[in-house]
Amino acid sequence: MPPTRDEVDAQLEELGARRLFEKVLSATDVRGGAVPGDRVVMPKRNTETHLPELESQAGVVLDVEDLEGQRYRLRLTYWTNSPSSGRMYILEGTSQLLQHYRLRTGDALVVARTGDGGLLMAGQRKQASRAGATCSRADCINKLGLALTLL
DNA sequence: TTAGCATGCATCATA
DNA sequence: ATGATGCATGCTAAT
Repeated sequence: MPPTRDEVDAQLEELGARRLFEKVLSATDVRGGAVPGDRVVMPKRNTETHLPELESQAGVVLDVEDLEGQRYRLRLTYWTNSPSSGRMYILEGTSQLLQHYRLRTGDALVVARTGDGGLLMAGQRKQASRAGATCSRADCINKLGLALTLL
């Protein structure tokens, strides 16, 4: 079971990393093609502001580590989509990372920057939706506390 | 209406 | 046949 948001944040703080953004996984992100979850569609805004700029469609190779120090070699590229959108960003080679955290549709991929400037990515458990949310007593109290601090 | 993205799908490679 | 790759299509939320 993937770590909760709070658990991820705690780990990040321990490692001296700062959270950049996260991507909620869609069905196609998780079951891409034959290789499950090998390519993830990345949000355009966050990708362009936080990740290295892409000169060409060849993309860039990203050296990434997870919360356990495991290393992955991922490739960031883009597709040119018909007029509506200029670019659509794709992260390739993610299947191992997704499997490591047992990520399913609705869970999220967290992107962070480590203290020494490296990239860190981690899995994060799906946030319970408010409507008909069934959560444990402890979780509900926890969420209430979080909501209050956000006010 | 448009931008952004989930997903479908045509095409090419591999075996 | 099966899988990989890149583009097209259409839905939805923000403008």
